[in-house]
Amino acid sequence: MEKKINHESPVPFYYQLKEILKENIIAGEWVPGDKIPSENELRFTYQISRNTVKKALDDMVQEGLLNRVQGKGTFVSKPKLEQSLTGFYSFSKVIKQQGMVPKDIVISIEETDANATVANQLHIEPDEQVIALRRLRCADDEPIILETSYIPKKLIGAIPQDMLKHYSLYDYMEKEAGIVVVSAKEIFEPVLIRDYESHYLEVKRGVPCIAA
Amino acid sequence: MEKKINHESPVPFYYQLKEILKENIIAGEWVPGDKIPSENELRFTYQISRNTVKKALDDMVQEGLLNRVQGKGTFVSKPKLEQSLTGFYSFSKVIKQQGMVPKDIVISIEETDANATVANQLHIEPDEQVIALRRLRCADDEPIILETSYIPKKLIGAIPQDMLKHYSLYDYMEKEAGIVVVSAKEIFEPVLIRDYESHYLEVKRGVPCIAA
DNA sequence: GAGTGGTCTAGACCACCCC
DNA sequence: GGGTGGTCTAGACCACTCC
Repeated sequence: MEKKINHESPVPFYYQLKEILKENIIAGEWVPGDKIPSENELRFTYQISRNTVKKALDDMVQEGLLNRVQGKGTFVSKPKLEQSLTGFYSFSKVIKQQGMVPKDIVISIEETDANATVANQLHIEPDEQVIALRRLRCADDEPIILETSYIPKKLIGAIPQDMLKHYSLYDYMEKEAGIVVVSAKEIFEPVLIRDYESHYLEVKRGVPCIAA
Repeated sequence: MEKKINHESPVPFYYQLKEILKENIIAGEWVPGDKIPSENELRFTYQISRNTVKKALDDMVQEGLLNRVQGKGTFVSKPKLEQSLTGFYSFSKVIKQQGMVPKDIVISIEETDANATVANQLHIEPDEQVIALRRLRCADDEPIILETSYIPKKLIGAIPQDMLKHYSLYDYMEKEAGIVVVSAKEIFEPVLIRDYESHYLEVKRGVPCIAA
């Protein structure tokens, strides 16, 4: 804890604290999973108010560097999974690469008409039949994202009953339907961590789209 | 402003306020570009402290629903550009779709050896030559992301001098080098909005990778 | 019960924008 | 100068975890 907050600098205290904490992580002083000092400790160490400490930590949580558990502490995140979530990806593959166990809870699967947005993404006609697959995707039993996938029905026919058993939608499509996915559009929305009431667990926009 | 904050509810005030504000947006009472009431107005309207109002607004900025300008106010965001940034995309194309003018500032372009991460992403051998193109990408002269692209040198030969003039890297590769990009991996990091010192504008991890 | 993070208050000063 | 958001303080009470 050599570094200090410069109280004369125009740089906000919370920003300086972030830089200090990031250095500790980059330098390897703290490794993923480590508990970092509590808000109170940081408050005394750096002589700033708890709200300012909190602002710094909240920012770093948002950036995926830290995660916090009420009553336990603040911890250095495992190497950014978030980064791999952008771009062309397979959820289950990424989770396995991280050494975790992927698990899906199928919330619903149904045939329906494509709405305008989905049709546009999939380059199909509006009102064309699609299969909507809604899954809560977990890593080590921890919910990560609530995902809705739309697949044009003409590509795979009726709803395959054994699809539910498969972890990887892409693998399934390749092996069972002979479709190789070469391009995918995915839009994410995080699952609410803290759902005060089930009311807030409603399904919102989470629309990964597959164009084969 | 019919709705009120329920001070007896276990749901945090800031969360309730977010729900109220979101309803206003969804209901079309506020459209993109509109200025919403100031923090002070919201404070009086809903009888909560300014910090709590700020927390709600900060959250919504993070979610891409609002944007704030110091000295001016808080505004409803234009329809989410952020969503289009996930997945397979062309920056300049997306910006144009949004009716804005894309502009790139090339910060550096150089030949170098691929490090382990880049080599892995591109499926090439470590130490194979790549071209590293670092660009500050702007929409309507406003910096959006700082991007580093790596292209295997064997794909396009030496550094093309006229590449700098081109807005779209994908277009360039297709027209000039005969390469059609069918898959891309992209990792993003936002540019710091508020760089108190140039020190903080250092290049960090922003590693879009192209595998053709 | 002690320690932790989650929320909240009522003030304060500042930087920025616009008139 | 008045309004806005940006930062900061020094308290407070609560919910959760662990012993």
